[in-house]
Amino acid sequence: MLWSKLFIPTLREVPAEAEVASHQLLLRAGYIRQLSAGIYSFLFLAQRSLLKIQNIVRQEMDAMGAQEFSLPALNPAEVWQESGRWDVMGDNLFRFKDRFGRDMCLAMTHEEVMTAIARGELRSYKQLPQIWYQIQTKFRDEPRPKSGLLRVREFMMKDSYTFDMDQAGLDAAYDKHYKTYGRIFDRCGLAYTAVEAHSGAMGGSQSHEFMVASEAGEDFVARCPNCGYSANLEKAASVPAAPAAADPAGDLSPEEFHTPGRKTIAEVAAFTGLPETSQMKSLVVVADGKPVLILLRGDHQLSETKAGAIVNDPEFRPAQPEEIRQWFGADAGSLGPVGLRNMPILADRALEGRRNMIAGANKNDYHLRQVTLGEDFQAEFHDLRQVVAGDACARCGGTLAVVKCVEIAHIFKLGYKYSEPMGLRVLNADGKEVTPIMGSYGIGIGRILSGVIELNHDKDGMVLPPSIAPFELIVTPANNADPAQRETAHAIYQESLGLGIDTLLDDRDERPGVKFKDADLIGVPFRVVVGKKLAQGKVELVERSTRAAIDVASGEAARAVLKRLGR
RNA sequence: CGGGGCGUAGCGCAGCCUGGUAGCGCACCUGCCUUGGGCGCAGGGGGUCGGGCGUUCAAAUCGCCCCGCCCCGACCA
Repeated sequence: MLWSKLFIPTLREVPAEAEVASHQLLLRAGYIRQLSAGIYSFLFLAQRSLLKIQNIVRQEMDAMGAQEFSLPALNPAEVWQESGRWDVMGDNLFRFKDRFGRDMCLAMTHEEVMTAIARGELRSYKQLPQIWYQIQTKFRDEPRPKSGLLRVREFMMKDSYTFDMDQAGLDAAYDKHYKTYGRIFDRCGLAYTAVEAHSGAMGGSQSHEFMVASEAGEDFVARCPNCGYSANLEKAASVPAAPAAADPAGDLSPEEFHTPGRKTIAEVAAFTGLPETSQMKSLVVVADGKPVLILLRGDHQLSETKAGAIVNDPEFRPAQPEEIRQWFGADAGSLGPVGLRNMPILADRALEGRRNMIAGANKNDYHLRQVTLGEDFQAEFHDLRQVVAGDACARCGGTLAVVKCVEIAHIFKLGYKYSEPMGLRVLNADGKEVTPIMGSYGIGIGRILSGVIELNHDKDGMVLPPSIAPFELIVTPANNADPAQRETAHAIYQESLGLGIDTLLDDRDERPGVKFKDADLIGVPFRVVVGKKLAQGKVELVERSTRAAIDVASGEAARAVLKRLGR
């Protein structure tokens, strides 16, 4: 195509609202424009790139035997009420009424619609398994859209849904998706990590997220460079570092001591001269309206996700100061487990086997020393702490790193969460009615593009891989007013097109610097410059990623590019 | 929803404190010039100063209310 005829509104300056690299570059390179918070228009270049990503996804999904559907984004409330999500989703679901006053919503995913189709049509085990997918726009009324295309309210997503007779079938479908996703991201040139993810409060036996390391991300992943273990911090387990001081030996009894004004772990550590690891941290939370005491080692942090799962209330909250006073007879800063009768006590596993530690005395300005779990009080052990960088890997003992990531895909064993309440039943070989088991598997198409840009850019612009760049090659006559350069550039352009190379000819009447800057900005992987060396029959072939430039005979340029593309 | 910031030409910003009727750079249009990294010269077009109400002889500027956008937090199948 000819640049002079295209709408590619590149910007010299960064719009003030863009903070992360991918957002800035998508705006500057003329890929996207914002309409409203979390709502973007995809202009010509973005659309080309997104179509290429979609096609890669489509090819790989088809290759695993999945069937593409196109489903309504506009949903009646009924199906969401049947699944229970009408109430669960809260304000995240876009809701409205139609002209007859019927409740409607814009679908944020399509479990309900897919299940509604399945229950109407699937009758027999002979029809299973099924893998159905769609690549469509979904809607979520995000409380805080941000970071360009990374967190938006309207977005393109590939979602697939599997229906199987049994767990083994689901496991196979899940595994297929896991492998297919790896191929998709490899083809998109996206460096990703598959991590174990928290499967959520509502069932779901297994879940993986596909993550891309980026400072623009919102998730944290614990990763072991030694054995490859990686998990979302919400779920990650580790072996904590050993306590900084050995516990006092012996069968000692708790002993109260005065700690005037010392409330925090750090203050008590400074006061006693003993490290934070010698203390038990007491946190009071309210789950399902009832108090629970959670104990952690002094230097550890509570994982709210883990705790939410264990207390069986993901919405649990810290106790209010008045509640604490009522239950403990003391204020936060002097709380402890000894003598506590009116609530369950949960202790993190890092406290297992410890002896004679320091804890609050449940009396303001007093602590206890020589407190031993199992002797001076009883507690249930659970994994409650959040992993921190530097912890030892639970599998191999290596040192864990914590990396900020963007989630680009999520695969999920749903179980019977939708098929059961929505009444999906088929007959098995024995003629008995059974409920199929489901999985769901999403990929954020826009996040792939953003993720690739986050990972592949320099000060001049995007560095896109050929597989998803809007064009594979740009042909730039340095001086378009020079007939020889212009004609040669056209010839190379035509030849490239003939070879099946996705080519853009920059035929604009601009100075070379402008054209080079724009080409760099929009991230086209290869550039052929027709310039002064044309007098010697040479043109220049430049690779965007490395900036390596070589001279080739003008008649060889198109084929040289084809070879670089590996075709 | 809590906290903070910002809304002045397509983009980036100044002007606001101390009220007197809007300016700079880039972009855009015309002409000349130039052609290997956002070139130069000359001329020109473009603004409900986010919106409403109020104070005032006079409001981009002061006050009140509202709206929008961004950031932090909360939230996030």
